[in-house]
Order: sequence, then structure tokens, then C-alpha cells
Amino acid sequence: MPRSLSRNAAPIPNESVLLFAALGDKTRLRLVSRLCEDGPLSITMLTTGARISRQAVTKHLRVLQGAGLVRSKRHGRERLWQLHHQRLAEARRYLAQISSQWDDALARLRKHVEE
Amino acid sequence: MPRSLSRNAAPIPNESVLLFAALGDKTRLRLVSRLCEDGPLSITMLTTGARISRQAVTKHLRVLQGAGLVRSKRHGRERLWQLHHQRLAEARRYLAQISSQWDDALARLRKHVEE
DNA sequence: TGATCATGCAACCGAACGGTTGCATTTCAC
DNA sequence: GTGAAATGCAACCGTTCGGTTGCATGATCA
Repeated sequence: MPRSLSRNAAPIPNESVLLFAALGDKTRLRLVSRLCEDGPLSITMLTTGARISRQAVTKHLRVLQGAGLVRSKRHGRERLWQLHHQRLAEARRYLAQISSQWDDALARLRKHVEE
Repeated sequence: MPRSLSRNAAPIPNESVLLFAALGDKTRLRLVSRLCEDGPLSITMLTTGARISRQAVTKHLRVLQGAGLVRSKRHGRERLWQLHHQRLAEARRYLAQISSQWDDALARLRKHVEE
């Protein structure tokens, strides 16, 4: 029944892997949520209330930065972290695109098998 | 400037972590894409063309199953894997929700700092 | 019924991950 | 200028992850 087997399908941009992987961690998701609610925050502020060390927070922030989800800016002796507007919008669009892909897949699947 | 510091923000459902983590891998993303395009496939079919062993594919499928993204059904001596319609729709809705959350955050951020 | 094809199960392995601790560096505040 | 606060850097550690190999089990077909 499958239309093809060996074709290697879509290209899978590396960015998407980075994006999903960055969000696929409880602590990081909490950090994002936190930055969503309470504007730009320093590392020590973010550490307050979290049950992990400051260094752990730092590492997570770097992962999020690697995915382009957050940005930092030095501000005196502290560094303020915030969500990255533009990249975030891109991510939203990308997720929407994935969704529509899935929609297409749904339609195609319905024609295939109806459980 | 931040409105609060110690509040622990949103609850972060465990499902979302599972979902993102499952999609945060190049090989798994490729598998999903493949299942999207060419209806239900067996493990051996999925292995054909991939550069990893059958067992590796099996493991990845289990991760995707853990996130509720795929399902399998025995069919004779082979097991056919396909995307999970209903769960997939839930995931889409969830991603949309995240997006809107981010929209709100954007608006709030603009009031905060305009780079 | 016996060979074979598709899976399942389990052990193993190196690398990446999440986390910690200790120490160096920068900057503010007095 | 000196001390404390905020961050950066680096090494270390146990666990999980992605992957492999080898062998057992189950189903099909001649």
C-alpha cells in the first residue's frame, strides 16, 4: 500500500531539531514560561525559586540561546535574558507549518485506513 | 523591573515535554515525516533507506509512541506503524496554544523594552 | 513441518546531558 | 580602593540516549 519506500522524504531543517530539543526539557520549558511572564530577568533572578544551581540555569539558557529562543544583554554587572522576539515569531510560523503538514497527512491517512 | 520573582509560573504539563523531546531528534523527525508521506509502514520498511539498524528504528518508534505521536497494529507477522490521528490533533492544538501564549508575551515585552 | 521473514528482548558501549562544585573575573557601592 | 554581588569558566560525575550486536520468538508459506 505505501506509495514509496526508499525516498528520503523531507529535508528536516536542523533548526527545527534544535527548537524542539530545546523545548523538550521540563526545566527549560519552565524557564521559557518564566521569561514569558516576568519580562527580562538576570540569571540569579531566574535561579531564585528554581531548585537547581545557578550554573545549571546558565547551561539551560545557553541551550535556549542555541535554539534562538532567548537573547541576553549585559546591563551593568548583570546580564538580562529575554525571549527573542523575531526568532520566536519564526518558531511560531514553523510550528504552524508543521501543523498544516500534519493536516495534509491526516487527510491522506483517512483515505488510507479508517481504524 | 520584573513584576515578580519567586512565583513559580505555569504548571508545564508533562505531556508537552514528552512531545517536544520526541520531536527534538533528527532521526525521529525523519521518521514522522516519512510516516506522514507514506501511510502506515512496518519497521523493516522504515529501516530500508535509513542508515541505522532496525533496532534503532524500533527504539525511536517507542519514544514517539511514548509521546503519543504514533501507534502500531499487528498485521499478520508484521507490525504497521502510523501517525496517531487524535493525539496528533491534540498536539496541534497544544502548539497553537503555546503560540498564542507567546503572542501575549510579545505584547507584554514590547511594553517593557524596545531594543 | 520446516525454512524463512518480521519482530521482540537484552546486554553492551561511547557520547551527550543535566547537574554540581570551585575558582577567576568584572563591576558596583561605600 | 576594597569588599561584595553577578557572572564566566572549567572540571568532574552519574544517568540517559542513540546506536549496535546477538539471540529468541512468532507467523507465513511451500
